[in-house]
Amino acid sequence: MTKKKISIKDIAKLTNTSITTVSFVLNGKGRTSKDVAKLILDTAHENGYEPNRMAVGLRTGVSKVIGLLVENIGGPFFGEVAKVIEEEAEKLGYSIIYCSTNNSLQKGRNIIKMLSHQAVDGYIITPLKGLEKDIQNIIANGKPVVLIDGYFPKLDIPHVLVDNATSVYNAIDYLIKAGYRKIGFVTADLDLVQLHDRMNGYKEALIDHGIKVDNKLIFKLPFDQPKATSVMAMKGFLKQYKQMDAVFFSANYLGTMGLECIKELDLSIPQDIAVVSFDDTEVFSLYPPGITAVQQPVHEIAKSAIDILMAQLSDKNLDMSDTKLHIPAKLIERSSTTPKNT
Amino acid sequence: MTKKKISIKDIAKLTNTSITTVSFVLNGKGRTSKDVAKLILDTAHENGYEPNRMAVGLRTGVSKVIGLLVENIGGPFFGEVAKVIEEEAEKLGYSIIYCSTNNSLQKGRNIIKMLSHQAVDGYIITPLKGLEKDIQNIIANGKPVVLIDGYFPKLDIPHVLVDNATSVYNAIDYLIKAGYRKIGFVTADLDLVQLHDRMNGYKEALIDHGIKVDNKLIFKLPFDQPKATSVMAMKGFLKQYKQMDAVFFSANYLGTMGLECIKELDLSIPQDIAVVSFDDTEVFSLYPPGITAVQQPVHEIAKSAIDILMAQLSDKNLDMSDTKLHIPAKLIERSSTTPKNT
DNA sequence: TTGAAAGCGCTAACAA
DNA sequence: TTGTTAGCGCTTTCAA
Repeated sequence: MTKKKISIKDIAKLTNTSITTVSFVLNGKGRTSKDVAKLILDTAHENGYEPNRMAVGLRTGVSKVIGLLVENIGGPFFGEVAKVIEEEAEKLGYSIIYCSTNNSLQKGRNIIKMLSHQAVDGYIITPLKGLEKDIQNIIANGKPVVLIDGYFPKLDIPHVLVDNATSVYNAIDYLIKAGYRKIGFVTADLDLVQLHDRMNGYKEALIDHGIKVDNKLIFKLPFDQPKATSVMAMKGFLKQYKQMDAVFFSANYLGTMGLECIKELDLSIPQDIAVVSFDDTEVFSLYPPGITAVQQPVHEIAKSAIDILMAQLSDKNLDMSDTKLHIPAKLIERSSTTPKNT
Repeated sequence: MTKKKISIKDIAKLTNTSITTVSFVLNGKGRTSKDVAKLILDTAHENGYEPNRMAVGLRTGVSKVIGLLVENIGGPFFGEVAKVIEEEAEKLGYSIIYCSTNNSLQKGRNIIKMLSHQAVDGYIITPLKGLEKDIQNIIANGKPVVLIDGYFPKLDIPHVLVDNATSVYNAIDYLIKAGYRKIGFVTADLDLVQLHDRMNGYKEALIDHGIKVDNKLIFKLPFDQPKATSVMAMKGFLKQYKQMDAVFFSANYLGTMGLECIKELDLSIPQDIAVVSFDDTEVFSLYPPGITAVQQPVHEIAKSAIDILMAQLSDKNLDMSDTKLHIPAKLIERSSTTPKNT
């Protein structure tokens, strides 16, 4: 059982051929006679030969590893993304090294540096403001990158994410048509395009319906503070403006926290306040009376990201059109937004 | 920006020394004069030198990569585990390659094979029945393994997981003391030690309280069938035995599904049926009236796993005691199990 | 159809 | 205190 790993040299010896021949046969570059090829293949198989990735990597500069840099691998959205990406990558013989940034620029920087030492072949990255240079560096060094869940509006870098603006626009539009007019908007106080886009979708929908944007109805929750503090703050917001008849949460953790606040404030959904959250989760489908949510096409996002990356990997001078995807979301209508009988 | 990676050789040239000297300095193996050392260090730093991991790996046989094989990286438990493990590993200069088995033996096998070609330095694995040989093989080849969330009772392999039997025992004991007597048990029809242990905890608690185990109150939900089918089956079970006054779900996805069933059956918690689930999640804390759950010490499990692995990595002939951890869980009491007024 | 040999970047035994 | 050199396992050019 403790058999040492067998190498190409061993196989050459075993078959009375040269390492060159073995290498060619094993890599399917036909130039050898059928007999020899078969013998080598059989011997390799019998002995459980497997190429040493380090050696191949050192020689060819290809590691068959992809770096995945997400905000939080433990979260529902990124967890699912990670799963799909891994499954797709595995089919193609790639492995995934993952890291979480927790929205910290510093951490993102370090990790990119670390991954580049690891000599990964490509990257899938959740972008952060300030990471532009680092990412452009990667690309300048010839490694492909696909951004996920965000993008740099001014840079020409492939990305795939949900169509934030439109999907929020649609959700707000839906609320308005259901009779709600004083719609609050809760977001995180983070400078991320995806959040700005969501906010814009919200504002545009209001404006298109002739409703004035009221900044008092917009609440930016500070990031990275203790949960109790956040709950307190959010309760404060929800309580303060009793005239609010609906509220939109722009991220799933905000929605979940919002439900907790609403419960503690003893408000009923949707009678006292209608609720919609971005990013559907099990909580929203289960929590009574059922929370309407914007469902991200997680699977499609993940699949597209890996597809685009692989395309770049196999064809360096790829046509870069069709590598910037804003995929429509689906509004899952539940009873938290029942039409209002005004 | 498109600067090619700089190598040890370049530094040697730049500093008029030899690659040996550079290597020694960079690895902190003092044997060089202070002046030369400083010069080399500075030059390396200025040029952003970073060792080529492939080369180091090929030469030393150490990849600084750990393989993480879990049931489902997208799930709440494993997602959190993955996050902690990554954070700890990163501090120590290790990266994590992850894979999900989805409880498929075949997939687990393939992945272990694949990881071993990747030449990972160590493994953290969620064991599956049938994977014993493969795992023993890894160990025989000198790579350390720590099992997580499960173990092989007959094998002497380090592992860390929650104390399943005791924690379920305590939960059932709590239910009984709260006045419930006809307690159902829902589990997955998978042959996993952790599930058996949970079932045993359930049975023992009943027996210790002089309650007879009624197999009709135990339901094993087939794994890997469409969700609708599972819901149907579980509803069937919950409906069939109206005399059941409480039910224990032995996994979080079962608990969540159970809530859905209970809702559809229009039963109220805890009046019609009290509910406890294994593995606390956000759903349970939020879902009215609050679902009592067995909270796994996720953080501690993950931390211990990586610690034990690292200990083995740094000291091959480690004392193997203290490497088999069954960590106590905490019962989070909520209103789904309010004492019964009989 | 085959093989010898160079070399990817690094470590470390050995020599000076 | 420093440098020369072999070699980790592999791919690939060049020659036979």
